[in-house]
Amino acid sequence: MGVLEKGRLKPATVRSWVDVLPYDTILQQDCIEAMRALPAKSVDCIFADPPYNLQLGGDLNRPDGSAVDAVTDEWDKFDSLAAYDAFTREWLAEARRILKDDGTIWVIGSYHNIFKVGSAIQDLGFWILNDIIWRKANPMPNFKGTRFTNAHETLIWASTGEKAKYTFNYRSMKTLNDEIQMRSDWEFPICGGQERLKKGGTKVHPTQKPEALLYRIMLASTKPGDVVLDPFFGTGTTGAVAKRLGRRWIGIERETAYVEAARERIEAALPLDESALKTMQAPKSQPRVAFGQLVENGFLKPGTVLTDGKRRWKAVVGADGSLSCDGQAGSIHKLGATLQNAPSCNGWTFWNYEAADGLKPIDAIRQNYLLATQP
Amino acid sequence: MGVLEKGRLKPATVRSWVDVLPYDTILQQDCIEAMRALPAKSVDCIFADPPYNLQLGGDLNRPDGSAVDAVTDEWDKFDSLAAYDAFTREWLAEARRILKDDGTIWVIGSYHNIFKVGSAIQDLGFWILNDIIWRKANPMPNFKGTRFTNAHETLIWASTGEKAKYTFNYRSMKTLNDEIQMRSDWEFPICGGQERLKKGGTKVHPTQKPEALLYRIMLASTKPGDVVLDPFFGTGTTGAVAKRLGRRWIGIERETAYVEAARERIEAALPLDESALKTMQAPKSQPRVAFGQLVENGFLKPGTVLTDGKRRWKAVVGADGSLSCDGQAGSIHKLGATLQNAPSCNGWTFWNYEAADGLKPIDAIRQNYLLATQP
DNA sequence: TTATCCTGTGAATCGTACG
DNA sequence: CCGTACGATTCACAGGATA
Repeated sequence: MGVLEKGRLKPATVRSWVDVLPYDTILQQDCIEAMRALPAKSVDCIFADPPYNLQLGGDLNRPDGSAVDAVTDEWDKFDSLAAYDAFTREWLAEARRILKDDGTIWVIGSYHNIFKVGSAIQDLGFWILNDIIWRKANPMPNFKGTRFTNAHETLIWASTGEKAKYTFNYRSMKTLNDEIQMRSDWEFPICGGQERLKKGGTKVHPTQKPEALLYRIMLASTKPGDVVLDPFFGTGTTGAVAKRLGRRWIGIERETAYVEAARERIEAALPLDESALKTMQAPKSQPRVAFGQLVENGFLKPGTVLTDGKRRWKAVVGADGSLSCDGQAGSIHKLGATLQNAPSCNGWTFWNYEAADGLKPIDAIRQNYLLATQP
Repeated sequence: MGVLEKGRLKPATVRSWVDVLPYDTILQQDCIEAMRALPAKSVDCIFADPPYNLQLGGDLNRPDGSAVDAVTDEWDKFDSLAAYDAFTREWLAEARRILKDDGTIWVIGSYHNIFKVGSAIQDLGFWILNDIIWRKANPMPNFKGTRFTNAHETLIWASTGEKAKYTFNYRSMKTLNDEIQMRSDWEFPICGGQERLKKGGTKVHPTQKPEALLYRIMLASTKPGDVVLDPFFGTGTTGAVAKRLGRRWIGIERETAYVEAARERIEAALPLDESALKTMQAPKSQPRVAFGQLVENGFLKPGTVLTDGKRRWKAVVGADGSLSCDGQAGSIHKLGATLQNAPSCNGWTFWNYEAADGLKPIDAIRQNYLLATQP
């Protein structure tokens, strides 16, 4: 379906590739095959969410014993790192051929695959414009306490070459960000709630991306009427957002279940009005300062002695921002609660340091830190 | 200076590599040469901030050893990218040789080089544990308005292999972050103010890293006394923080101006005292206490009734430290798992006893036992 | 009706020691 | 090498149930 017929591509009858591209359509085919059938220099933007090649071990259970529903789908399985690398270079080479000279490509990934992707992008002659960090507001925790919480994903944004022109709607981005330049780190919640496509109570796709992410991408790097290609279409977030923003789209997806869900979804999508624009803005995250940050940044030295307002207890600041007192140790809040035998305690106001003019709550130091670091 | 002499490495007189390493010293040499002279499996941690400027002349050689000329045309760009790749793989291979089996490596970079670095790290058999985002609180704006403000840098943290052990001070990180798991995105201000090394009003090093960054890295992934190697030492942030935190360090740096600045700086750094260096210990590093010991030593009487937090089950303590409930019996862990129909269960936190002020987990009794019996 | 509690869940390379 | 036992381990948000 939708594949180009050679006969239609005669230069004499076709004014531009745009006239023969299969717009606003899902090509249910293998990704690379479908891309090979598309003409060179024909799309304005590519957004790609390729398989991440996760290497998961056994089952993972949460501390409460329940099981984690992991990504175990066949499409994420590759024989080796080298096989994944080869696959990556193959589809990226097609992507480069299909992109117009002034087009740009976005690829999203995690540490499992993004370095292979980025390396291939550079080798193929793309020119990286930015790497963008999607900070997840609500990531899955690290249940076993073995690593840092994997709380972000990385996007690479690249043009077709060092000297290539490209679209960047600087003003739109600045407006979207309350008149401050849009930075390379974006915060969005993961896709859930009403937005998450479900069938029979279970998620249709294990890795559905939030529309807010695609919204910002298209608003930043495409113009109305541009053609956006998504070679790993999944449940069609790209198509839904493109329709809402007045862009044209082409999706490539092999799995029937995903294709059907995407069709329904895009059919139901309505062009966006101005009021909805605001809702796509990321919520302003309030600066949260951990006690440990003050220690790390030299606002409070490890070894400093803190005391409560009535000087009943003396505690020593540890290198990791812990407090120790009489053989007990913990965070400023935990230790305060333990010593008072209370269920909870606000360590910021409970603990004090000796200032020139008497005891002062450590919250004063936090305020200093905020003043020094916030613009 | 400081280079190992072969004569000192005789197994008969040297008990371990640790005895012959040039500690707390700067090796003023070429990075790769100096690394080649270091013994295999000899350092606990490597922090590397490699150059990413492709025109650092001497640093960049083609695989055949010839120098790369000035970068002007397309061909040379690919050529220099390949040369950078070769350089990266060369020093990373040495790093892997020098690292102990249970050591880890950190590499920091930007989108210019981090994908090449990460790809090489994976190809060399390292196992990526996390990629970490340093969100700059005060990044340089994009003056021309042509891209997103480049407001972060990326760190890769990797062990020596998929099954390799490694140090991760989970409790310290959680304490440092106000009792919430430390995430993969870290916010720090860029290095400035008093901390920024200057000479005659101008900065000594263009990319001096903030000490807070190294502080968190070492606190997370090393133990006191560990050896931290920095093959691109620059002005010695790694050395200064290592000294403060009671870690040993080795720096490699070729430029005399940097070496001199680093020496002065580290000389002036003050080590933290013993009490402040104590960080939150993982429970698993405490001596193991069997539940039966508490019974044997009278901390808990046989016949005591225990219950889960929601009082769904009541179990009786046996004289042998077993628990019985509804005709089922077993260890505190096994019975908890069986009753909940869960794959596993931590009996210490699952089971509670009636204290004067409500239910308390039996882990509290274990803590009392530890306090009473540990020196 | 509103406030609170309880439960479910998301791209995850998720343990270790001992016999 | 493998099996078994110990026992360590979760954050934010949504949605439904309860008070």
